[in-house]
Amino acid sequence: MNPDSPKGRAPSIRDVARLAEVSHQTVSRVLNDHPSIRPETRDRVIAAMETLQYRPNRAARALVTSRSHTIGVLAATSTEYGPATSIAAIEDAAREHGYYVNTANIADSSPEGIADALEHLMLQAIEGLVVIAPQVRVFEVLASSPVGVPFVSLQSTGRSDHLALSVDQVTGARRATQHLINLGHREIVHLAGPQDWIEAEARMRGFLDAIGDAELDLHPPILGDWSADFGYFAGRELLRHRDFTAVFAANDQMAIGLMHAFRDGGLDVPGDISVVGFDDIPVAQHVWPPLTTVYQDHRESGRRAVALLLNQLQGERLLEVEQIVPRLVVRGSTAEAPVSKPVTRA
Amino acid sequence: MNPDSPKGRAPSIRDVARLAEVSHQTVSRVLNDHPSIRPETRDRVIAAMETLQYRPNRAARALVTSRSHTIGVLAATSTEYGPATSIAAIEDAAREHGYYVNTANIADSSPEGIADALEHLMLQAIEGLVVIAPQVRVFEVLASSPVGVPFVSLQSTGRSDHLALSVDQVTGARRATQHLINLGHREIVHLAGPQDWIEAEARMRGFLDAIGDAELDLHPPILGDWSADFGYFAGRELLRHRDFTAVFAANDQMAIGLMHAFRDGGLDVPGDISVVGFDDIPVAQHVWPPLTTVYQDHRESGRRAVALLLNQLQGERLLEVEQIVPRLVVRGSTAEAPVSKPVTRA
DNA sequence: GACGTCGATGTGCACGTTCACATCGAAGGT
DNA sequence: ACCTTCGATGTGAACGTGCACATCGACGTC
Repeated sequence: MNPDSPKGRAPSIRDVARLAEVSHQTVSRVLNDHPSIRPETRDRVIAAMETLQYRPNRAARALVTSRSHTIGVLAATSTEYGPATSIAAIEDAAREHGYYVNTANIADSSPEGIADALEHLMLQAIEGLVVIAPQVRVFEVLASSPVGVPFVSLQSTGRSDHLALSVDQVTGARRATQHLINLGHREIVHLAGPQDWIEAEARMRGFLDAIGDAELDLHPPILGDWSADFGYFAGRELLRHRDFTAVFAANDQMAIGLMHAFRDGGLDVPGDISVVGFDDIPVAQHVWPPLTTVYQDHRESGRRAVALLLNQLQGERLLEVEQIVPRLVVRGSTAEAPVSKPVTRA
Repeated sequence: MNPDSPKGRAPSIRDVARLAEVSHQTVSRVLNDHPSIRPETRDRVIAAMETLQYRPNRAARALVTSRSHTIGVLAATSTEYGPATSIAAIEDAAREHGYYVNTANIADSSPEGIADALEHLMLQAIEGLVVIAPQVRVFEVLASSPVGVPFVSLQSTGRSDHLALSVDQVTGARRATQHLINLGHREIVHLAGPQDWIEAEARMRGFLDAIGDAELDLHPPILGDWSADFGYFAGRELLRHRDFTAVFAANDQMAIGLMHAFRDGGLDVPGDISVVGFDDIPVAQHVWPPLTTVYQDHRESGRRAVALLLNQLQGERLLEVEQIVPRLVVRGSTAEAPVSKPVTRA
């Protein structure tokens, strides 16, 4: 084959050096953009690299620098629109900065499942971690067996042992609820996410705040699992005693399931019941009725998470300042409360 | 700190060896499950590894074996339900087999964008590649600069230079179209995916086959971009001359957009127009009307892709035999063709 | 009882890169 | 003219692991 690469092996830095008639160290310097290299020498080395089709060996580099240039992503429900979008954004941003991304999905939400996923990432020698499915349990595991690398969570956890993006979910949820209140609704139910989830908790808090501010009666929230199927199920249950005129669902999927159940029960959305979702998934505006929801920029969150993490890796203790506040998008699934007050429970 | 690890460095195989009073090679053998190790020795080594909290150094291992234990995933639109689900399944399956996954998203579908993503994966020294967004262009790039590793595409491409899963999209699409024909529809439009996509092409072929078999007039297919927004746009365009009674959309998102447009245009689905989608995304059964579609198991596809790839990596030239045939799921968006024949075009 | 076989373990080197240090000539200050 | 500084490059070692080969004792065979 190629006479320059003696064996069947891929060309190394030394092969390049031989061809360019320099030392292997000079080649290394060219690779790492060392300042004191004569342009002429650099050109010669680069030419040699090209004729040999040289590719740096990442493993060798990682071995000696003990830096893997890899960041880990710990995800749950990576299939849903929000997380999937953030993950894609994280990968793009990481690649742009010369980093690699390794994703581990949490199989079940048991501590073992979380630990397994984490272990997988640690074996990969990640330099930093993005937690994209922030469940309280994940942070418990993280606290009990510290990973030894900086990590960022996509949602603020209120803990100070790591960085967190400040997407202000509380305000987003509060605005959604406020919107319903402004339309004259007095009996509002919250279909929340799983209790363990930090996002779910934040959205619930926003809901509770708004209800409290308006001094309305509190309906006990329903804890769901983010899925449209659960939304449908919850909707059917809710219909058994119709003591509400509006529902704020913690995500769009559940909201869509809800509307399905209400329709099946012969009710009109928004005529009889108003529904608000959260996330603004792409189909939200195309379902019937078009879903009023809270827009959240998942791509931006992913990008910021990477920026924050890389900053930290470079030693700059940058704390996230600027908050992202999600935006209410009013569509057809909300309307003024019907004049006939619903029968109150008991 | 720990007296066994002389410097601040992580414990190595030699530190373990010293503590267990064996040679470093014996430790290596324990790590690699070598047969001839006395159980007693093995236990001693394992104990030493635990007290030292030893983690094998992946970079060193990769360097010496020149195997990265990493497979690459080349994806486009990784945000959509189908690809996202497959990617998650691929990661899970790979992890189960002790492999790592590195995903690169194709930024734009230009040859450079594809080459960039590929380059990123090659730098990572992947051992195999799963192409999850099979566009013709991707295979052209792959052919023009061969990657040197085996690769699997999630959809059959009809080319023989690599492995492909045989999800029989053609049959799936044919069944969807047949379903419309059986309901008495004679004027059926196909809202296809982007021309470049292999899946889109397969689904279109299935559609054309069914139309041909039934000897119906062919409406020129519309080429979309998979998005619900495009579906809506296409729907509005289609309404300008209502010369059809049914539409088969190449995915659910576009189908949902279509239904939105038809509703806006004052038409009833399925009373006036029937709509069929493809994929069976989770919200498909919850939109109004519940969407008739073709179910496809994206998780299974992902799993199989990994199995196929790993088989190949282990030298077994296994060809995919068993075909997965997607299943038609009939719901509320399709009904018998209205009796009044639509006005035919010119 | 000498010899081959095999199980269990040890020794040294190689993988491709970067780091610390060395070298050497030219430029610049006195 | 001498010493210092600095730019440009080279030399050797180290990173942590696996492989090829060596060693050594036990066992079975003729």
